[in-house]
Amino acid sequence: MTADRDGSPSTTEADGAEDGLAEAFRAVTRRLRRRTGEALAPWDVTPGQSRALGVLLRHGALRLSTLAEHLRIAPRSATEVVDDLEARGLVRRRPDPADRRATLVTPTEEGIRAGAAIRAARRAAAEELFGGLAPADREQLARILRTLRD
Amino acid sequence: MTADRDGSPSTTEADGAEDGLAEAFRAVTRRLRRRTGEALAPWDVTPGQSRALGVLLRHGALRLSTLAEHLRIAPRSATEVVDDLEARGLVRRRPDPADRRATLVTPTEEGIRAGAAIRAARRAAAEELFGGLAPADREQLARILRTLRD
DNA sequence: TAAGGATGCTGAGGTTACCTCAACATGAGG
DNA sequence: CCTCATGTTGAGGTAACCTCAGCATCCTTA
Repeated sequence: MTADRDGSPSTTEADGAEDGLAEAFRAVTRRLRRRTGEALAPWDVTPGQSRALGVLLRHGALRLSTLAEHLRIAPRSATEVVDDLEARGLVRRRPDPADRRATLVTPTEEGIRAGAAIRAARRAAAEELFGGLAPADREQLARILRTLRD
Repeated sequence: MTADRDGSPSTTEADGAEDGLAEAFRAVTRRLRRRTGEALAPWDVTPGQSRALGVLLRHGALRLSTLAEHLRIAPRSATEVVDDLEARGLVRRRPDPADRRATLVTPTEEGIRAGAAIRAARRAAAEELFGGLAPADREQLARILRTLRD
């Protein structure tokens, strides 16, 4: 682990709150990301790894290339993510019985446990942020976000 | 320029819309980022560079170290950003008359023009996304975001 | 049924945007 | 004047991506 631009109560007040919706949006996103990051820290998986694990939990066994598609990264990069996950014992590689060129990636028992825990932590982090909202506001927000997402 | 994970209508449907507020939030953020990125493309500045330029437009002349604080990056990294900006002729370095160790960074004429244009483009991109909202919804959203930001 | 081309994975090596550490020039307090 | 703190930058590192090529394997088609 290198790098650590701490983000403590810094000298200057965070900068860049003046634009309007977009800025506010970004600010909240930062908050959400930070909280999520903290929640995930105990597992010491990179965001990329946790995304991959999430996809695998949802889909079961996937080819490397398919996993790459889900993650929207190059197949070569998926190889790397899977290498790491495998080194941590969270997934296993095995030959695809249907095509001997291909490799299937499946979460191990531990991978499943970790994945579930991570999912929960992520959810908790979100709840921590959105929990303060009045129920009516939550609904409003959900509705508006849905609109924006199209 | 290398890399380009295109993001075209991909084989699998984008993945990861199931969680609730947090997911929706992230989805909208992605949209916002994408639109903003496209809007900024004509200027061919990295997000980092454009952020730096923004700070400089707001604050005028800054020391490298102060700029780094605003950007929340290490001073050494600010040196790099400024190197690039200077190479593009958008900022200039000059010795701080008050402290001969320090360097002041100021936007050039062209930097000011570019910065303003970028700001406008960014605003337009946001408007493109939020423009579809009913005025009442915009207000609701703005209010709720403010709450979330604290 | 042998080509010839497409597909799946990974080694090798690159890029970007950060980082740390140490050197060097200056400032400031005793 | 000396010591210590501060501002910038050279040198070199890391993480997470990428492309390109090579090799094994499939699939089609003559």
